[in-house]
Formats: sequence, C-alpha cells, structure tokens
Amino acid sequence: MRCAYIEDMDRTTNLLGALALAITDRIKSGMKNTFDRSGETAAAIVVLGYAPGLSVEILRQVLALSHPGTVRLIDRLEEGGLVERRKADDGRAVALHLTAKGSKLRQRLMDRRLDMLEAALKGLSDDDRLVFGNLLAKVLANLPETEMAKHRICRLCSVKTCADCPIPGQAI
Amino acid sequence: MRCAYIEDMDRTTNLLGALALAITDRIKSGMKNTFDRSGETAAAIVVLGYAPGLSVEILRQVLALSHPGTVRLIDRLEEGGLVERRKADDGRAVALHLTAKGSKLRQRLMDRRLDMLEAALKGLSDDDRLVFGNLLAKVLANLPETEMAKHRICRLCSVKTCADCPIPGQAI
DNA sequence: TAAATTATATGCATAACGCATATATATTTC
DNA sequence: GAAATATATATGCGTTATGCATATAATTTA
Repeated sequence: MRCAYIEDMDRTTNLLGALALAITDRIKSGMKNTFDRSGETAAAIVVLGYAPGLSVEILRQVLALSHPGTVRLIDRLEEGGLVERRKADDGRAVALHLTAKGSKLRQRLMDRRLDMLEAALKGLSDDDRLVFGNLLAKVLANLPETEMAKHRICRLCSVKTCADCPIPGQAI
Repeated sequence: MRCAYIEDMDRTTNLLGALALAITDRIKSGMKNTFDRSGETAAAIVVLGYAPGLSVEILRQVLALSHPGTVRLIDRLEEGGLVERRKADDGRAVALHLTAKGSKLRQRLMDRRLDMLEAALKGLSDDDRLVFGNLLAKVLANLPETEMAKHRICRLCSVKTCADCPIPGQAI
C-alpha cells in the first residue's frame, strides 16, 4: 500500500510534465505569431546571437538535428535574409552570422517568450516566485549530462535575465 | 535602475522557460524511443485512452490541429492497428477507440514520460518536492482560459498520479 | 421540406526533417 | 612530403506531419 506522502511525490512528477508542456506550447505559439516557422528554426536564431561565427556542425549539436537538417535550416534562414554564411578560419567550415534583420527578429522572439512566461507566472506572489525560481534552478542544475546539453537547454534563453545561471556553460 | 529583487523575478521567468523546454525535450525523446512518431500522435493515444468514443472534431480541439491534420493522424494510427473508427450515435461522427495494442502502447508511453520526469526530479529532497509540487499546481491553476485548454494541458498526463488535479476538467 | 450547420474525408501543397552520398579542406601517418 | 584518414559542408531523394480548399454525408433549424 502506498501512503499519501508518496502519492504527493507522484503528483509533483506529473504536474511538472503538465506545466512543462503547457509552457512550451505557449512559448511556441507566441514565437510562431512573431515568426512563422516551426521546429528548431527560432532556436537557431537565438543561439547564433549568442555565438556569432558558429559553425553548422556545432549548431547542429546544440539543436540536436542531423547535419543535412541543419544545413537546410540555415538555407531557409539565409533565404529569409536572417543569417549569412561567411568564411571561417577552418576552410572547411562556414561561420554563421545573424544579419541586422536577424538580430532584430531575435530580440522580438526572446521578448515574446518572456511575455508568455511572465503571463504564466502572474498568479504567484513575490515570495512564491523566489521560492519557485530557486527550485527551478535546483532541478535544472541536475539535468545536463554534457557540456553541450547545457547549451541545448539554454537554446531559447534570455541571458540578460539569467545572470545567475544554474547551468553556466563554457563558451561554444 | 532595477533592484536585485526584480532581477530575481526575471530569473524565475527565464528559468521556467528553460526547465519547461528541457523537460519536454526529454519527454519527447523518451516517448519517441517507445513509439517512433512525432507531433501530436502520442498525445492522441493518451487522450483516446481517457475518452473512448471521442470524435475527430473534439480530439482536434484537444490537440490544436486542423481537421484534416487530425483525420490523417487517425489514419496513421488506424493503419498501425492502434485505433479503430467505430459508428457514433451522431451518424456524421466517428467514435474513436484504442485497440488492445493501442492501450498497451499508451501505458508504455505514459510510463516512459513518468520515468523521464522522475529522473529530472531525483535531485530534490522530499520537502523540496512537496513545495515544488504545490507551486506547480498554483501556476497551472492560473493557466487555462477555457475548458478545452484544461484537456489540452493534460493531454499527456498520467491521471493515476494526479488524483488532486489543480485544473480538473469536465468530461469531454 | 429547404436551407444552414456540422462532422468527416480527400486532393494537393509545404515545412521540416532524416539517410545516403559527394566534395572540399585539414590532419595524421608513414 | 605524399598518401590515408578524418572532418565540415552540401546535395539528392524520400518521409512525416502538418495546412488550405473543397467535397460529401448527416443533422438541425427555419
């Protein structure tokens, strides 16, 4: 027989899944209103803003896509005037850079994401919010198994709001 | 100038987005190992388990897909022997039912999701976990704007672990 | 009963991928 | 230093999961 305490444990487990789903739905939908693309396209723009000159190969790892999938993703962004392929030091690689248009879009995407998150949190008191933030940080700190996993988790983050990142990654 | 207190508020906002993304990534990937489909296919199976006889139209609303998209999703599930279309009381509608195979798969999908969530929470103490669960419930309670939004948020939930649902919906 | 509404299905197109393979450049090995 | 190997990118081709426009069938309303 399972005691009520254990039931509460299970409840937390399931509620985390429910909230995670609801929040990512809202963020996706908000971002899609700003930029009508699906999949990892928006994440690519955010990541390239943090790491100008990134190669397709490293971007691929952050987005967890196949190489061809990433090449085609960049093709779409380049076609939309959001990203440029430039020469890299390594002659095999390309250095990916956001254009001015890409950078502006990136800011709008990140703002939209924070709007959605802010709306979700509006029912919490300031105290609840601090406690919640510390618990979120604690869970996050346990998640990444590799250095790349940190970048992956943070692929949509607004860094200015996360000076005290619970999973600080090394520069890519 | 912004005080540190406000900075902490922003931190919570961003961390919620980061954790939500990390958790849904892990759930998606775990479920995909069990059942090699993407998009809303797995959610359809879970929902149909809760609401046998559901129509395509209501399922469409829960999954937030177009009608044709939902019809094709059901086509795929039927082809895989996971779902059957039966006659409904309303002669226009079809009544969707999981097959025995579909029900077994559904259980595996739900188990896999809970495994992923459990792994993510393993670093929290029992006390942290209870506090976290209550905060998750509080945030969830504020989210749904319609009755259908509740079903949408819960579209992957394991109900047995959520007897005390913060957003109990009316039967579909 | 005729008109409007609702539920489903189909034709057709597209976005976002993956796998296999080709090409160009670096790196390593002998 | 040349040959073999490894790495980074790109392309050909196919598939999955969607959407829009439209067709069909059944129900509800006027």
